[in-house]
Amino acid sequence: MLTHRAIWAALDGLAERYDLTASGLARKAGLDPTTFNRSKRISRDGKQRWPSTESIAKVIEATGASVPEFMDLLSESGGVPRSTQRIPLIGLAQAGKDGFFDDAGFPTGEGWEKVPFPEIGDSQAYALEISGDSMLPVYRDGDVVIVSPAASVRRGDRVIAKTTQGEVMCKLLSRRTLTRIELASFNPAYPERGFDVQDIAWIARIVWAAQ
Amino acid sequence: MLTHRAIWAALDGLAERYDLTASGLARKAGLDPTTFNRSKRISRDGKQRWPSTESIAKVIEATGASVPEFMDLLSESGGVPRSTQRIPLIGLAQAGKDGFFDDAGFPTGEGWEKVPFPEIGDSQAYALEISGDSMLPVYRDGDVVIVSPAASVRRGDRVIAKTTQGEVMCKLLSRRTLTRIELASFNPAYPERGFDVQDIAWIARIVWAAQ
DNA sequence: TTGCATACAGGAATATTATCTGATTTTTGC
DNA sequence: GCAAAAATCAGATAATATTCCTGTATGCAA
Repeated sequence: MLTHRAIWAALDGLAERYDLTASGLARKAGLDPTTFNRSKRISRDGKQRWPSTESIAKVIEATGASVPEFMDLLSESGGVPRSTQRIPLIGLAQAGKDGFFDDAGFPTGEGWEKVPFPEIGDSQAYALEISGDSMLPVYRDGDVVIVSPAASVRRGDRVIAKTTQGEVMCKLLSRRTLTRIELASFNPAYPERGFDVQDIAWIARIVWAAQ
Repeated sequence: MLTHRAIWAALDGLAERYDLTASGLARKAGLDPTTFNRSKRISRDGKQRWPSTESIAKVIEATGASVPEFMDLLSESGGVPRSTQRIPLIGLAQAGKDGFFDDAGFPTGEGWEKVPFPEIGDSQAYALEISGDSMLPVYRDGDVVIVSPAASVRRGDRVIAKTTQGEVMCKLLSRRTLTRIELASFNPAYPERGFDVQDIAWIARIVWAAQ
């Protein structure tokens, strides 16, 4: 949500990041130094005063900050979901200890590591929507998996493979030698299948799955 | 860069995405229908007129669009770097047909839908690293799952649940009534467990999983 | 301490945006 | 095709943001 509080907090954050005060930021942007005074953020009769879009454009321009950078500042203060999100991470084994969650199940405390999400790291990644029940219980009908054709594939990885015949499969890479590739099914009702390396057109690793 | 042209193009884009006209968008946001008229975007003497920040906040709120979504629209028109990646998507059933992949397994052709990734939509999301084998075959030791405590939870969802005793579990929500919650294990070797609703502190849905 | 620059509160003047109103054009529904 | 509704334009007014001004406080250097 784009709130009055978030906007002003983002402006303050931008000033701080570039080692400026509120008035210094305004002056640098060619605006009157009093434009961003705290005393002017709420008018006498209690109404919220919003900075104009043009003023925001000017301070972004003047500081050399990018628009996404300003968005990040909005997020920190206003609950706007971040574009380049860093999310807290702990191990499931630790999660049962005290001090990691509040009563509503939201993460709290200092014990969390921060990791960037997503880490696709592959501009060629694509998504596949799973259909059918042959991938159960791991993937269900309608699940979406993110596939990275550029990622390296190792034994045990969940993969999408295409045969030279044109068949596309979602499998588990169970064994790979110089000449053979063995692909296991997630669903034990389906048998493992072996291929000659030259019969496989390509194999790509599944990096993420929507649940 | 946040330009006059980009802002107006983003507003037009937002209206189009929600199947509204410029005036319809304004009306929906509780603004005067003429606020976004094209005839008012440049004043008589040639000066640029910018919509106010408050008006932008109102249209984002009214359409239900997120701030990052509006940013995307800004990007498309104004040369602002994109915040959220859009990746190509097709169904697994179609993937076997010709024309979707090149020889190396990279997506090609026109048949792909474009979807934003990630769609966390929850600034409170966090990650858990799975340990142990009790979640096999769905989650393996070392897998990372993204958990959204704000997401709604339904039957069949994969969830993290915490009991009032402090136990944290990764399970499948198999049944939920007003008084009881039944949680199934992914690993058939482990039995299903039932709880009284008041014995469960919180349940949060797993939205993504690293593979 | 004095002089100077900056930050910021508060008020008044100015500039800009939103609203209101009426007319014209376009779209929608029958 | 016709009537009604919506969209748009254009001008005037109301509301709001910015600018300009004064005054006070703070920090810094001589």
